[in-house]
Order: sequence, then C-alpha cells, then structure tokens
Amino acid sequence: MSGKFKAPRGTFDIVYPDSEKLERILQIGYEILIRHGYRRISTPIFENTEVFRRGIGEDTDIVTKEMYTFEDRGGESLTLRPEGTAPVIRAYLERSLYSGGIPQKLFYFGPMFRRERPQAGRYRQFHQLGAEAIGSDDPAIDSEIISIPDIYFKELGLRKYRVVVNSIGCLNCRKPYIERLTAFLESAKHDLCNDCKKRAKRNPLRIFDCKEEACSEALLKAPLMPDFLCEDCRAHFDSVLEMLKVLGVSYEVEPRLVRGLDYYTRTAFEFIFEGLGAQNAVCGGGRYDYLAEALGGPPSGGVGFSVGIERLLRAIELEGACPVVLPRLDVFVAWIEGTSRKQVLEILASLRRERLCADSDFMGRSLKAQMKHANRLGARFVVIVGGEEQKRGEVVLRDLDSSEQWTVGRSKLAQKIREALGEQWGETDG
RNA sequence: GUGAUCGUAGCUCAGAUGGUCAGAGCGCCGGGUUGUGGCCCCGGAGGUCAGGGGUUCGAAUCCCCUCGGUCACCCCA
Repeated sequence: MSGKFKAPRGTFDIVYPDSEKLERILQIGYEILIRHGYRRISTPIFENTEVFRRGIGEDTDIVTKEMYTFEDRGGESLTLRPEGTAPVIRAYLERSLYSGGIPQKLFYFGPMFRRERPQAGRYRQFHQLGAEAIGSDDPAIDSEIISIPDIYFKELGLRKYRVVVNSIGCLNCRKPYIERLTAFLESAKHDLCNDCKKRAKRNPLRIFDCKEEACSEALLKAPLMPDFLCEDCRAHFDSVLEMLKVLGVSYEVEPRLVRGLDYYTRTAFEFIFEGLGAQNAVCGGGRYDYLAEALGGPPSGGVGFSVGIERLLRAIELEGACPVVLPRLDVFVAWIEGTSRKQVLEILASLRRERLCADSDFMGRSLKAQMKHANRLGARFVVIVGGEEQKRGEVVLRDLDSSEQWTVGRSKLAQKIREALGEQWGETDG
C-alpha cells in the first residue's frame, strides 16, 4: 500500500499469472465458439441508457438500482453496459446483420458493470464471454447454445457442476400462470416470510428462490410454470430437452428456475457449480423472443448464454483444472561493465527477430546480479556479452539448466540456441 | 440497499491485561575479491500499525465514524 490510490470498490487488476490464465481460457473458449460457427462482435462499453431500460426491463433490479448511468457533455444519458445481450441485438438491428443470413451467430467478450455490493464472485466490473444466435426459433439452436458452455467446461477439465433448465413460456402462457400463482400466494400468504410477501406482489416468479424452509414448504403445492405452458411452448421445450440428450448434455429440469431479465421467454438455463458459495451460477442464459421488438426492430427471436469469467476462474482454481503454463524466457542477454550498450541492444534485437523470447539487463547490474535475475525470470540460456570474446566477435552462451557453456560467434548465436531448444522439445525450428 | 466479520512492511503473520510493540519468515536490493545463477552466509531498504476523530500522562492495542476486504441476504455472471 505505497501509493495513494486504490482500484475502486468491486474492481480489481488482473495481473500475471492470472492475466495469462485468463488469456488461455479465452483462447479455448473462442476456439469452441468458432468451431460452432459463431463470429466475434465487439460493441461499445456504453450505450444510450434506453437500450438497457427497454431491453432489460424498467422494473428489473439491474435497471432500477445497479446501472452506472451518467450524462455526457452533450446532455445525452449513457450507461456502462450491465450485460451483453441488449447491445448485441441493438447492433444486429442497427447494422441489419440479418442481411448476412440468419441465424446470425455471434460471440463477445468484455467487461460489464453493475453497482452491486461486492462479494466473492460478484464484482462491479466483471467479464463475460457470451454468445447469441439470433433469428431462429428452432429448438435445436436452444440446445446448441446450452451445449456450448457444457463442452467448454468439460474441455477445461471442470466436473462439479449441474445444468438446470426450464421453460418460462411466452406472453400467452406466462400471464395466466402468473395470475394463478398470485392467487395461490394470496391464499398461502400467512405461511410466507416477509420478503416473500413483498415478492408475491412485485415479482411472483422470484418467490421460488426463497431459502426459508417455511416458504419452501408452503410452496410445495404452488402451481409450476411447466404445467401451464401453451401448446407451442410445451412442444418447443420438449424438443429442446430431446436435443440436449442427443448432444449429450446431462441436464435437470428445474421448474422453479426463473430469470431476472424481462426479455427472456421459453428456454432458461443455468450452470450451477459446487463450492462457489452464494454466487454459484457460472453461466446463465436463455431465449429472448421479444427483445428485438423492445428495441424497436422487427420480431426476431434469439437465444444466448453468458459465462462469468471471474466465477469460471474461481471454479477452475477450486477444481485444480486447466493448469497454467508459465511462459519461459528463452534467453537473457547479460553484459559486462564497459561493454558497448549499442552492441548489447543489437544482439538482443537480433535474437528477438529470430522469434526467440529474449530480455536483458536495464539496471546496470553486476554480472552476478544479472545471472540471478536471469535465473528468476526462468531463462533457459544466458548470453554474456563483453570482454575478450567480444573483441573476437564472439559471446559466451550458458545453458542455465545444465550449466554448460560455450563460446560462439555472434552470427551463429541464434542458430545455436534454436538447436539446443529443439533438442529439448524434440523438434526442429520452423 | 441490509446484516456479520476482518484490516500491522510487497506477501504470510507475531505483537497477554493500553507504557522499548513497531517485529519475524519469505520476497526485494546489495555484498561474500578480480567476468557468471539456483544452496548457504552477511548487510540494507520498505510500515504516519487502512484513514479520521475521541478517551488517556501515554494506544497498533479502548470508543466512534469513514473507507476497504470477506461471508450471507438481495440479485445475478
């Protein structure tokens, strides 16, 4: 704590080796997404506030109390994006991406912002890797969207999670259901906790999240959404489940699973992990058939998922999965006092041109100190520049693993290092 | 937004009842002879004890406030 400033509450720096682990995990994710036909989109980090107000829903927690909204100097209301789907749909409509053929399959990665009270697995700036398939209402695309994170997590070596799915219907069937549920809650209100009494009025679907034992008991006889699905929604849901079997996704139907964002319809799902505490949903998503219309476009349904990267990283750490491969320096260029810095820099640059990972001393340290530094950096070789050898156009090359060292001509240096590295890894350079 | 809990050097932590209590290990920097690492030895730098206020002759140690971390609620990724 030497400096004056700290990162704002709920934010943090991502420093090596975490930053390197993050990079690796993203690469694996991108590769899977691309293999499924998804292409990358990057939207602005902020949008007109209306994109979220209308996209996510006026009454949602996100919109009513969690957004970073500000007025810019032109008087326009802007908001730091709290999630990725609404911006992607905005871009889809604005740029007529459907003209590239539907469904449009897009993926994104980037920071999201929500002003919540920080907690393990919950931050004010966090990162999501997500995908959207827009323009198709084929149940098969729902199952594809659910299967991708499943494949991803398995490839990362993760095991300790469950996939829970549900259908929350469409406007036609959800409305009668909510009426029925509300009526039930009214009749059972004397058995509910105070929070649930409030929920019963504001957001009845949420009532199933309550952890109070008394409430859970009271809700045993509550009507469940899947029993109220209209014919189309029922058929869609059944079909999604069948396709999931075909794709080898082990799922559990969770009739009480709901979503906090208004635009969701039909398919809703979450990936719940063990041992993450309260914030145990590493991935969530679902279908959103009304979102495009809410943003002023023509009706066009879509499905998507989003992975919380910080939570994913935590799950990986907990399961000891996906070990980090520490980057290793190939060669460190050390130099003896009195050596021309220009020549040292030339040698360093030439090694880098040869695609070797190379570094040098920039502190004017003693040779001994440079050796220590090279060792700490994990360098495989040290090149020592200076003295008699240099006058003959040669340098000393030392292998820190075997402690062997040779005198080599400068022109042969890179080649010699390559050969030694090649032996190590059993391959020639290319 | 609510509640609980914690906050001493870069890191992990010692510091009984307030009066050499500002420390250790690791890390970092330097040295152990003239141009060479990993082990070992020696030396050094780094903290207004989260910040502010109060009680007291005197507080890292007691009280209050603020900030931050953690956990839970809430909500979600």
